[in-house]
Amino acid sequence: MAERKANANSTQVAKLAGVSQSAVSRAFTPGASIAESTRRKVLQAARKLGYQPNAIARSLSTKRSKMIGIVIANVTTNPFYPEVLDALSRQFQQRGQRVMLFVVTRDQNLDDILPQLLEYRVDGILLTAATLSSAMAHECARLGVPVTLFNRSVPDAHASSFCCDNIEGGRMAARLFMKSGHHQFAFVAGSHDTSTSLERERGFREELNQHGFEPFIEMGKFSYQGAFEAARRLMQLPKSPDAVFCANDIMAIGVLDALRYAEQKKVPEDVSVIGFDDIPMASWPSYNLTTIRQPIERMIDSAVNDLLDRINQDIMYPKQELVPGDLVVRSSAKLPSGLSSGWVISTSENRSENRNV
Amino acid sequence: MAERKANANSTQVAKLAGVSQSAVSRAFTPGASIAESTRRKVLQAARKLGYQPNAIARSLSTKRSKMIGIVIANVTTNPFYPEVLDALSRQFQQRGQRVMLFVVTRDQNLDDILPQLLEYRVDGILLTAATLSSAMAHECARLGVPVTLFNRSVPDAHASSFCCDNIEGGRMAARLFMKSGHHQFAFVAGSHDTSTSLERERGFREELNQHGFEPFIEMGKFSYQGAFEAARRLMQLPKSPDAVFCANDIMAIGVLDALRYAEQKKVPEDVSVIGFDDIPMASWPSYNLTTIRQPIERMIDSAVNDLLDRINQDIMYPKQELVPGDLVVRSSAKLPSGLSSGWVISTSENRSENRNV
DNA sequence: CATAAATTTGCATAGCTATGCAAGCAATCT
DNA sequence: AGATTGCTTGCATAGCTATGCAAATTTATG
Repeated sequence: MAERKANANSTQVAKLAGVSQSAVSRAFTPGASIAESTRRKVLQAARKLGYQPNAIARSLSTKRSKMIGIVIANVTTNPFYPEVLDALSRQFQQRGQRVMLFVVTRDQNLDDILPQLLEYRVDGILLTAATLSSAMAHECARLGVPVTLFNRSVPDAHASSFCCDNIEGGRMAARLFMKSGHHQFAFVAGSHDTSTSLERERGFREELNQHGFEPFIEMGKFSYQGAFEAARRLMQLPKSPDAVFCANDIMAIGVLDALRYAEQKKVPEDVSVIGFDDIPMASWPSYNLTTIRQPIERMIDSAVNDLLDRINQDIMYPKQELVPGDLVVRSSAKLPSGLSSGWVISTSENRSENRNV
Repeated sequence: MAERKANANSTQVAKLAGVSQSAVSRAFTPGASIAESTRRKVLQAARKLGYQPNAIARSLSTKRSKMIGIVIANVTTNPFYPEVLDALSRQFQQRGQRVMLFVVTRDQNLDDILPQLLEYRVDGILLTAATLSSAMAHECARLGVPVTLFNRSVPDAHASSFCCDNIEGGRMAARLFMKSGHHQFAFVAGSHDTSTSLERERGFREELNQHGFEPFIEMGKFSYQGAFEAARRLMQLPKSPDAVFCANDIMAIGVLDALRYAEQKKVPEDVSVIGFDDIPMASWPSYNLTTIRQPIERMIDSAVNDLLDRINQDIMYPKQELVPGDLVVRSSAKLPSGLSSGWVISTSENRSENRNV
């Protein structure tokens, strides 16, 4: 094994190429003022020495690290988040930013890890499935580091946030259930302190209330297992529900499995189930889950754009954006007459289309 | 919104605390030579100014970035990898390393992104579900940046690698099938150029061959959908298999669903299925997948230890480690007499135990 | 108390790149 | 030719922390 050999630096390259160190720097800076002929000389010398610009030194000098801090949770319990991480990371990558990643657990205090991001002078911070203390939001604002929340809504206005319209999503689920003649409703919640779960519940409940219904609520802990058990409890009720809306898909799938394998119920004949997210599993033949799709690509585009814009504009107010979700009609919920499986009902542009889902 | 305010630096803190800049540096360096009284003065001044050491400058000075580059693929298609990423990131975090993440696609050329990691002078590189060109391995070796592969075996010896014993895993599956009286075997492969799939196939096939059997092979493309279709093709065969081993769990689940929902087969009465990995879904009540468990925590411990050791030792030969997997017996495969569901059969320490799986 | 030993402190510099500025140069125009 | 303009280039320095070394201070020892 070759012993550690110090990396070449720009001065050594400069010497070999017979130019100044500045020239080397410029040769590697797109758009810098340098003659094509010198650039070639430099690149050739660089290749000979195996030189690669030192991004650490560059960051120190430019005061831009070209790194985005991403904080993410639930990456093993909800397939939605690997999707998000994949898309985010790809987007940032493509736009010339590196990603510094922190995977946190539910109980972990974000206030301990944000300082680590700030130490590394990340250009911006993107939080998903995690929320921010107001003290830390102020700290970031003070340092001019923009923060964007993804899939969490935020009380104060120090950070941008990009969310699906959870309330309207809950309403859509309620409307579909009611149109197809259900009478006993239930909501399987994720947790009591997460905006996604609370808002979806609120929309669902409000729409039902307007028609004189009140849903049962059970806690599914945002997990397959938790929802599985919640479904069993629901089925013990004297008037057990025939329509169950779940705060996300992974719980809807837990509910489906419980209904089929532990409760001998037919879906959707005996019970209808609707989820939220539209994760890949939702379209698996064994689930065919009717769900509210979060337009993940569009949401991520917006979030990434916002963050990068705020990084470059130096000053720009944070933005709160609510992206409408689409009702994806598959076969885990009974259909009202006139609707068939395979439809995507989009509130946003007010059109329906029969896509292959 | 407060306008961007330059961060305080150690010199400003020093001035306020009435000490030298060195003292400030030492106050933030564990184990440095500094009197407790001065440290307190410094910390107090630092707090007043909102000072936080600049990790970028520190990296430049110490030539250690305290960052590990992680490259990962398949994060959305195989739940195994979010598990891996979660565990890796948690481990590094806990041991004081930050993670710079790159999510790559199957077709993406790793040689384009490794230079980005090297630019940032990461202390080490961990690749999972991705492999390394020999040129790049040399480049990393030349620069003294240790590389560890996770779940990929490697031809040349410039990088460490940590893998489950795929060949023995394949053999275990074959033995279980044969013991419980199956006669027609099939293997659902992941891809033709991935060591995991090839080795699992090889072990499976070799063990069968020793007893005069030869498996059918179908391609499942490492995805649920691909395996779903592969299962349908298998069932078209004149002598359709009664025992299907899949290169990973997500494909085994695709096969299960195809058998149940598209082919009206009973599992395990008509067909037995074994997977590989033991992802969380494998223990869901609707699958109850018999599978070869990769001892993910232990493998990751080893990989992380190896990488950090090589970072600190300055010189140390890369290591190739093969970790034995455990056969987790659930109910997707017929049981030989004397074995009941819920057993974990471990080749490693040669014992079996009835854990709750 | 004097001396040796140990601890603490500050100085000066290394680590590497980017960039404002002034000087050098070539090309263009009158 | 002389003047004007626009490119290129190198110089010098900023950006921030860590650390070897020598000096200064404190503590321990006889």
